[in-house]
Amino acid sequence: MKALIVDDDLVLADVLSFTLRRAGFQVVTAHDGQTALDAWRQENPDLIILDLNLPKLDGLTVCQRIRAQAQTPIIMLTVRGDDEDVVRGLEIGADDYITKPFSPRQLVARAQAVLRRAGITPVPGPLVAGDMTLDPSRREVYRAGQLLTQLTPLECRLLEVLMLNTGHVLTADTLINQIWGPAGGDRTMLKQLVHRLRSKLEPDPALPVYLETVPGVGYALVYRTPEI
Amino acid sequence: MKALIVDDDLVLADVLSFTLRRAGFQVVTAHDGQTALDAWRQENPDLIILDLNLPKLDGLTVCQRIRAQAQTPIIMLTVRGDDEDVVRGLEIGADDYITKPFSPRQLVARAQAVLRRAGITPVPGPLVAGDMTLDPSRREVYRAGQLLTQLTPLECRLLEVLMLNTGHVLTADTLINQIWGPAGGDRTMLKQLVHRLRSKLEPDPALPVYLETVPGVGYALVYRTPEI
DNA sequence: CAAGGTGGTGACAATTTGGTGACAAAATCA
DNA sequence: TGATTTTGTCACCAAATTGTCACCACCTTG
Repeated sequence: MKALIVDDDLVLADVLSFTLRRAGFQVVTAHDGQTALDAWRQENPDLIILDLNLPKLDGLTVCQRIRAQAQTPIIMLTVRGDDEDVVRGLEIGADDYITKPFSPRQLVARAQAVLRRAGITPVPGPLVAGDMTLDPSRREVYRAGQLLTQLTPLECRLLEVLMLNTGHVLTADTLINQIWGPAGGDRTMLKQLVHRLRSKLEPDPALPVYLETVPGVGYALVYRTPEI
Repeated sequence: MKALIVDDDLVLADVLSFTLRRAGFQVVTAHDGQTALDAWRQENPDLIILDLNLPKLDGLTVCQRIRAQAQTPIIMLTVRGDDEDVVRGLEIGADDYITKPFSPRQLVARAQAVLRRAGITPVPGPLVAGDMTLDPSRREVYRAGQLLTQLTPLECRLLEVLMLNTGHVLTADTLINQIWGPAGGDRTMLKQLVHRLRSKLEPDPALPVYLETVPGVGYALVYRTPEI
């Protein structure tokens, strides 16, 4: 994930850079509007942090030029009382703004929110459904905090889709599509996959408690939340 | 697609509700944190619009409790200057936030974006006719909120068609076409299907109350208002 | 009245569906 | 490469679903 930081205040730019780097970003900096545009073209960042108050080329102009070419998410940095510019910036197409001073945490959180909004997903975190947790990156299932099993890639994919739709019935076709894509996959394969997943998840695979069959329709992950 | 709106401002909640309904959502509302959690558990919504400023139980706490159990997408509603809370919300796992005031269009756009990103698959909503409810995704019929029976695929199809035309008589040919398609299906099969559906729906199948026969024409679902 | 049509009912057969185990093909890994 | 894991395919069983038929009651009509 690459971020472009544009700020003429060298110290602030450094602080921002440090913050984002620590949050796992790759960082490029520019200190005026013209350089910013060049850097943007050259580096094609996933995110731009843009101070509005810039030499050479005004921040709003930079924003506008970029928007004319791409949807790269832009977060504006403003000072208090800049309301006028903020509104114009948002109209031009900036995604969000932060008013100085702000905490590093805030910058990171906003950056991630904006990225998510733009559909640029960083990492899929663990999924939770009732007492079950799935860590898709490790393909591990936990129940009551204890590691239950390891899943194969396909099993993981199936459970992922089901967990994202906990309590909803997904038709066989939907599942097949989500797992194998529009081209491949048939009922038999799904049947087998469900069978295999059940044998790993269910205490008694003959009497499924988690992965419910809805005859004639498909499957659902049973929706069941313990009282809090 | 079901949305849960949590806001203590009754007027705003109403506006939001209207907006989302118009966008095709089914809407449930709650006005404080505790009720919100109860509603969430009961309704299993696909999306939550959560005002951070709530009585009884703080919005951030609600967000956190939900995240401990599921990843139901959450959009926070905040006021300008709430930056600190927004950041904490995003860190806790909220999916997005909107700063008041905002346009209805914006809310809908964000809601849809969040749903898309969350990988939520749309399911057909329930059909209602009088005191009867059909959940096509589960092929279940409810009367007075109670589960009445499970239907087979064809039975469900028939009831679906009838419910979409509650109170209107559908000719045998129309029904056959809607259920089996232009190719297959004859009177005898329809006769049987009606028989089977009645045996599941009617308190006394010999004296049909819901699924009425119109001799020489076809069948109709009579509109029955729930007992009050 | 008898004949023919219509709709309801029960029984039964044919088909489909979902679960299961075994095994081969393919992918992955050392 | 060979070993191991993962995935796809097949055959079988039990249960559920659906199609077919025969029969009955009722109504209309000639």
